[in-house]
Formats: sequence, structure tokens, C-alpha cells
Amino acid sequence: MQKTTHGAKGESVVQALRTAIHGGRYVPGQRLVEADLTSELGVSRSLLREAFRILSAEGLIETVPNRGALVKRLSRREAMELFEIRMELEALSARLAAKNAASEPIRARFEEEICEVWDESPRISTAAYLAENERFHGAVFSASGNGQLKVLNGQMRLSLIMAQIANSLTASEIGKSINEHRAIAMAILQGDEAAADAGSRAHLARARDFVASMPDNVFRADPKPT
Amino acid sequence: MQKTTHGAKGESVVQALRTAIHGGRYVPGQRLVEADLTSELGVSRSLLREAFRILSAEGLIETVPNRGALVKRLSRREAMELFEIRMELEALSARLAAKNAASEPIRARFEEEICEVWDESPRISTAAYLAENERFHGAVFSASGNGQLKVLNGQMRLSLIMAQIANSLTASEIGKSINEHRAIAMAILQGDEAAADAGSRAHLARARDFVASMPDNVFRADPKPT
DNA sequence: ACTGGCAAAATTGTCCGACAATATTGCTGT
DNA sequence: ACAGCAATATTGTCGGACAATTTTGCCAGT
Repeated sequence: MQKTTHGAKGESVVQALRTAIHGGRYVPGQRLVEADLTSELGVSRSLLREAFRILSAEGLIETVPNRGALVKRLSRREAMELFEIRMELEALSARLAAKNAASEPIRARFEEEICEVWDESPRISTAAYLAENERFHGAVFSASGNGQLKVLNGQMRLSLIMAQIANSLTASEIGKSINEHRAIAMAILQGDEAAADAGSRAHLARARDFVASMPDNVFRADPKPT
Repeated sequence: MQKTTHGAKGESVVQALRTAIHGGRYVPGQRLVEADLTSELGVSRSLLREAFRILSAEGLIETVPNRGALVKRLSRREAMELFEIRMELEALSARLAAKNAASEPIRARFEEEICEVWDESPRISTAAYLAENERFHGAVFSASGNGQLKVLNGQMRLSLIMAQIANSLTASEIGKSINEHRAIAMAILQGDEAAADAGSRAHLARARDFVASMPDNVFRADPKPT
């Protein structure tokens, strides 16, 4: 095993920060101080700042001039806008996946990635559900066969929304979500595009309404209240 | 007028590169050498590299380890995937815009931004059409009122696709495109969501088919032809 | 105690120079 | 025309430097 391939360090920094944010180790709104992170990650400011740019473009962090980077905290409006978009992208993805279900390798991969969905027992923890949720949606996007779509999915900041509302998730809500996952999975595996589309939209609509029902304090205050 | 607000230089570099690429001053596939650009733009390598990361995340350039940045050249597959997505996003955007047409300020702004579409005379040049095309689609996304959607639109790399096929554009194709723009604009202004949706899809489908008809050499060779 | 205000400390924006690793170019002899 | 190799160009990453700006901590005054 070689040292490092001269130029993979940058990517590893990005990855480290990404998983730290996804995993909730840095919470929305938290400030990311360069000096702290450079010593913590053992990289120079140059690399860290390049990583910030990448994460910023992904929407995971945001940078305020002269104040640096902070973990993005979505406003209610942004969250709703994202759901509006997500509904279309997920529906498209589900339709494509259903069409692709005829292809054996794609189908096999998909079935393996989502197998946990068939487990009807309650989930062990909220964190476990959040991870499963990301895996499920990721699997659908992968099965869609559209690489660009999968990239765009990464920009929908699912994990940020979840991090902001995680505390309010109830077992009942989680149960509903997983039941819907199951319905979508079945539709895809049966190659039923219309059902996959409708199931995805229903799933997203319910999730959207749930998020919409959250109190203001879980969201970043919207700019310009006149 | 003050010097600069301490920290706007980075953004200006990004903007300079962006417009240079959009405007075709750097062509797809062209390599972007750091040393050249730092002296040309008068900034340090640090800033230039940060700009590269941003542009890369936007999909305008791509970076190969140890070879640096080059203007992105889309493969046929990527272009088709983007059209598939764009069809959904534009249709959504058009529906939302149609719904918003009832709002006077939004409507006024939209009408102003797309006024050129009513001009039925042939366009002065391909470049003029390309600019008009971006303005039109941008206007629809703006009128949608969904900020995230507008951001996503920027990631669809319309300008890259156009740069790759610009030479093959005929006056007839341009005419068709603008007629479709007109139809979409009318549907939006009349608040006819269904027509706006259908018009957008038709427009995108035709554009997709046209791009699909291009010969292989305008695209980047696809990886893995086994 | 509380508050406004100011100086000190922390932090960011930007530049520069350095050096190893890798890629590209150009020469050499055949 | 060409394989091989050396010279050169370019990227990846680091560390330091310094001005502009923000944040913090302290103090006087009411």
C-alpha cells in the first residue's frame, strides 16, 4: 500500500467533512473555524478552503464573507422548495427504475440494496431510520440508471432537513415512511411505472406536509420579512 | 467607490471564468492551465483553485488528478441524461410560472424578460439565439418563484451542450425553437398550467432529439466501451 | 448590576514562495 | 519513423505573512 497517490488528500478532506455533517457531528448553524479544522484534519488551509468551496456548492455548508463557513440551516421556504423539486426527481427516478427492473443486474443490485425495507418490525432508532432512508432513496436513484440524476439527488440536502427535524420524528411517522418505501419498492420490482411514480409522489407529499407542520424554530429565519 | 470589499475578489474570478466559458471563449475540452490564468486574471493560485472547485461543482469544468482543470465536454449519454432531467424541471417550472402569472409583479418581470420572443423575424446570429435561449429559460425559472429550482437549472449545463452543437444549428432549427418559446410564454401568461407543461415537454423533446441526431464527434467519447 | 464603547484577540481573505510528484515535450541515436 | 530518456512544465500541498474585518473581553459611567 502506497502513501497516497499524490492528490487524493483533497478528496479525503471533503469526504471527512461530508460524513461528519451527514452524521450530525456538526449541526446546522454551527460555525466551522478554519484553524480548528486544519489541526483536526491535519491539512493546510489551502486544502480546507477548497473543500469548503465544494461542500458549499453541494449546499451542505454556506459561507458568509469575512465570517467563513457554517453548516447550512435551511429556512422553511428552502425546505419546501426542495420538496417541490424532489417530488419530480424522485418520481422520474422511480419510473426509470421500474422500467429498468427488467434488467437482471440492475434489479438484483436494487433488491439487495433495499432488502431491509421488507423488515416490518419497528426500527431500532431514529438514526437507524435516517440511514435506511438515505439508502433507500439512493438505491432508487441508482436503479434509475441516470447518473446525473443521482448527482442531483445529492444536492437535495435530505440529510440537512432530517437533521433539523430529527428530534420530532415519531415511531408512527417512521412506520408510515417505511410502509411507503415498501410500496414504492414493490411497484419498481413489478415494473409498474405508474405505481412507482404515484407512490413516490405520495411519499414525498406526506414527508413534505410533516416537515411543513414543524414549528418555526427548527428552521432558519427567512430573510426579508419587510 | 471603494477598492473592493475585502473578499469579493474570489467571486469575481468565478464570474470571469463562468462568462468566459458560457461565452465560448474557452471551448469544451480545452485545458485550463493555472499559471496562464493567474497572470491573465491577476489573482493568486489559491483563489484560482478555489474558483476551479466551484466551477467544477457546477459542472462547467472537470478536474483530472495531476492534470488540472479542463472545460467539460459532455458525452452523448450525459447530454441525454440531462435532457431527461431537464424535461421534468422545466415542465415543473413552467407550471409554477403559469400559476404565478396571476401575480402582477412576477408577470410584469417575466413579460419584460421574454419580450424578444414576440419578434418573429429570423435571429441575427447563432450566438444571438443562444443568448436569447438562456434568457428565456432563465426567465421561466425565475417566474417559477422557486429559488432552488433556479439554482438547479444552472447545473444543467445548457451552455455546454449548446457550445458543442452550435456549429450544427440551422436557421430552421432556431426558428422551431423560438416558436416553441412563444407557445410556452403564451401558456404561462394565460395561466394555463397544462399547456405550459406540455409546451415545455415538447420543446425539450425536440431539442433532445436534435442533439441526439448529432454525430459522435461532437461528444466526448464515452468511457467503458468494453 | 447593566450598558455602551473601545482595545485586544481571533478569524478570514489573499498573496507568495517552496518543493515533491506527475505529466508533457523535445532530443538523441538508430 | 520511433523507442527511450532527459529536460521542462504543471499540479498538489504546505507554511508563512499581512491587511481587513469580526468577535471577545474589559472598563468606565450611570
